[in-house]
Amino acid sequence: MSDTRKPYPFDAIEAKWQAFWEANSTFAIPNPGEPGFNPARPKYYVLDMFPYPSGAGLHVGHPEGYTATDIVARYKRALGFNVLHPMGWDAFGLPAEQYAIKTGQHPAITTRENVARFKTQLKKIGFAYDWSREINTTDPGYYKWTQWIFLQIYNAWFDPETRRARPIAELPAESAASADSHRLAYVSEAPVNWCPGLGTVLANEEVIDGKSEVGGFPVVRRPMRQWKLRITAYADRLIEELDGLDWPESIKTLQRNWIGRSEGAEVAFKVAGKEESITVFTTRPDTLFGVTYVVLAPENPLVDLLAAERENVEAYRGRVASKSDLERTDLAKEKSGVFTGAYAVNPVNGDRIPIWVADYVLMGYGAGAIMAVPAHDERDYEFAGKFGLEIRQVVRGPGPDAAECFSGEGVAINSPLIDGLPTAEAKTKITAWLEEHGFGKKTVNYKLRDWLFSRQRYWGEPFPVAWRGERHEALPETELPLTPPELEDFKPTGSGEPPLAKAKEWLRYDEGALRETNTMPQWAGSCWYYLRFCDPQNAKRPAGEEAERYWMGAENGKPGGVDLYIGGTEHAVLHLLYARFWHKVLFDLGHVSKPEPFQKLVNQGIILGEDGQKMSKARGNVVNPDDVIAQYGADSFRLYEMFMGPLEQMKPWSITGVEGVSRFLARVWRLVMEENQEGAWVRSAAVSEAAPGKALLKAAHASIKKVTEDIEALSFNTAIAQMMIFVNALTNAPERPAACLRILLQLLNPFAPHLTEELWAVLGFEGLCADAKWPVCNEDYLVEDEVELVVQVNGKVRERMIVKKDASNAEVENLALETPKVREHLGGKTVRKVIVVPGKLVNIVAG
RNA sequence: GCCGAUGUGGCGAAAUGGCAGACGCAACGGACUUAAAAUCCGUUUUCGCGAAAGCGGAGUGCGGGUUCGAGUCCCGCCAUCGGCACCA
Repeated sequence: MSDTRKPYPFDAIEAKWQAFWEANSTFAIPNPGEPGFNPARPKYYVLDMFPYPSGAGLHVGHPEGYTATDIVARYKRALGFNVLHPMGWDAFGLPAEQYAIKTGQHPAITTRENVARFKTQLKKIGFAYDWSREINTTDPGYYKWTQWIFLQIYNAWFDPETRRARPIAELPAESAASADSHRLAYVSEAPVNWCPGLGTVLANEEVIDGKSEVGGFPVVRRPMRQWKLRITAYADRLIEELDGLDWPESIKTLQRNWIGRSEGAEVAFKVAGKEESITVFTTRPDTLFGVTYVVLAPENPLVDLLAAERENVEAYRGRVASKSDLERTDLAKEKSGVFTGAYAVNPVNGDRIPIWVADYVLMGYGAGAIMAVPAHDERDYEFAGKFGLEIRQVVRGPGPDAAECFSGEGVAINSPLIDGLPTAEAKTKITAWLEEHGFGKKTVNYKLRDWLFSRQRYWGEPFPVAWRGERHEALPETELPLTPPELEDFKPTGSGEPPLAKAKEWLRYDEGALRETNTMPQWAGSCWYYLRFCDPQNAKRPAGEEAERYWMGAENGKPGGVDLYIGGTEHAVLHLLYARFWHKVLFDLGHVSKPEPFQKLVNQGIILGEDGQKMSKARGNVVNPDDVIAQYGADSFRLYEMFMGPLEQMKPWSITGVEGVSRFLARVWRLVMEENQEGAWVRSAAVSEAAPGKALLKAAHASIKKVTEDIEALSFNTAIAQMMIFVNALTNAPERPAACLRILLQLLNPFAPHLTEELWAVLGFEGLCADAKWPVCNEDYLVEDEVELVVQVNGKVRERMIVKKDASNAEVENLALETPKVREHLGGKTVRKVIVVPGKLVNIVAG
């Protein structure tokens, strides 16, 4: 193909227009107050999840979402919106650092090279980004504000009364002494996910099946002193405020499940013969009369205080501790545990029940202890079966005679205080009883944990914090950005001490204080980048107030600011939850104007290889956008990515599909151009200035209608199909009215911007095609005087007939009954009913 | 195990409860050409009858239901993919 003549000169055209857009800053958009800003226009903020500029370069998955947003951006622009459509780089992160360790090259250098490569690749696809707003999370001018936001979080506490973050200075006097334990950023010494392979700790979210998400190295639990962010304080708001967002329901569900809110009660079980009592969390306080034992998590400190069978218990704890997380989940099928020798007293009936230790109870959830009700909980049932513990039924299910273990809702039995009550009422009543007698209270628990925010890495934002002995203090804002030290050796130390500790000079803050040596996780930079795009050069704030209010504003009281956000499902919980959390803190503190960052979210589907498998180097089925563009051009590439199928669906790549859309674009080209004697492309003689005929006008306006509706619905594949129909109609027409070609070029422009801009110029239309006002459908051209109706007999199509558009139902019915086919099929049957759907069909029911 | 998504020709797919398969790919046939490529035109869900125009039947993962009418709505299954997974 490379040697043969190209079906149209896309290489020359594409380079030409890309250079033009760059030279003229065609897609730059000024901020409110800046020259050229038009306040009369509404705003539209359309955003891609910005990429991590990896060494592998762009793959065909990236441009799928990017093309979708680009089409919307260009379309909204043509409709007269001020469109914010930026791009940047999420450039801190592990791969650059791993690569640096391997090659000895500084991550800043590889990052710069990778960014340059990505940018070149993106520019070759012809995206209408405002490149003057480009940002990079590793740029000190950027991470200065990442650090600044951290300080806002550090200097805030969560007021449970108002459910809002407030400045730490407003902490009530009685709490002021323990201010550090109220901050939204705090230090905790707790078991964390330590990954020796990566030499860093990881967030729960970054650990998959006991292995690191990046690299797949084993992860072990180990206590370390770490920074955490109090995201759990926002758990309820993070759930509730999902309601106002235009997100896929499945993503909302994912987030709700991740937060895992569950209502229940805390119940105190006194330890027999001791002062201590064991607090458990249960969602089924109505089953309290069925409790036959209590279980503590192996890590629960109470175990030390009450274990009578010390030897057995210690041996068991040792076995559990030596298991990695992976083993502990793997071996989950078989329950294990040991009796402590101690007994607890059931507050509702005074029964003495044994206290066990078992690793099916997790220290990190609830109180690290449970009340076991084997008759009504699968796990307790299994455990009781294995160790011969008592099983006592206290709920009768709705069915006939329930199995031995029934965990559903029913009616309380064998429970003096609540006998005969349905589960919901039984819960309420027993909880009230517990509160009254001081044995417990209503509580809410969450699966969500506070966000482990520190990493033992070099290539991340340093914390703007210093340690004066055991006390941490925030650096003053004037010292931001705090840049990392230049290091020759950024390898992990292996001990868990961060690489920054090797920079002895940098480390020393002043005579009495050392700098924090941890760095922030990669999520930090992406938690607020959408704000920076609003005002990327601002030196005084993350984003200027006016710019933030304008771009992040929303109509009709909607909560979110970005009007359309497109990216992959892999960020369904992590990035999207973290960003929402930061945004809410900033909102509470008055730094942003809306409570949610992203009003509408859409996930693009994964593109599979030609073989229907996931693309991977190992399978050798990776498609490189550069190759496709070199062979077919950027317009074909863009168009194919959108023509493959619905945006949100997973779909396989097909090179013959690219050829198909490429042929379509060449047909568009030849509508306007033809080859002369010398083989040069010149304007076609078939292009006419005459008024278009009825059929073409109809095709044109039907296309305006369909393409407009489809872009609004992000249904790009069907929009393209409609344009193909339009082009087929023009191809078959004896002459091609310029008025119709003009409409075609405008509709196609967001999809294939280079080709359409070139043909626009050839046809001599004013200005840029991209600047032309989006066409409006005139419905008058769509109406026909006559319509074809389908005539069915008993639901089967038997005849078609042409009737006047405004024929009455009665007329249509009579006409249908008289057609020969219908008579034939009716035979001697009686017509029982006739349904007429105007303009569509007639169904005659006979029998 | 739980939650969610998907299932339509040889393939990617399309169808406010109203003609299933638009549009594209592939395949086949034709035109143009010395020839090929490119381009243009046509056929293409499937089965039966027919030389043909045509006529008739079946058909949207499987089984039921609602409806004049179901790919679409309801109930019950199956398969594939994604997420969570001892969360008390």
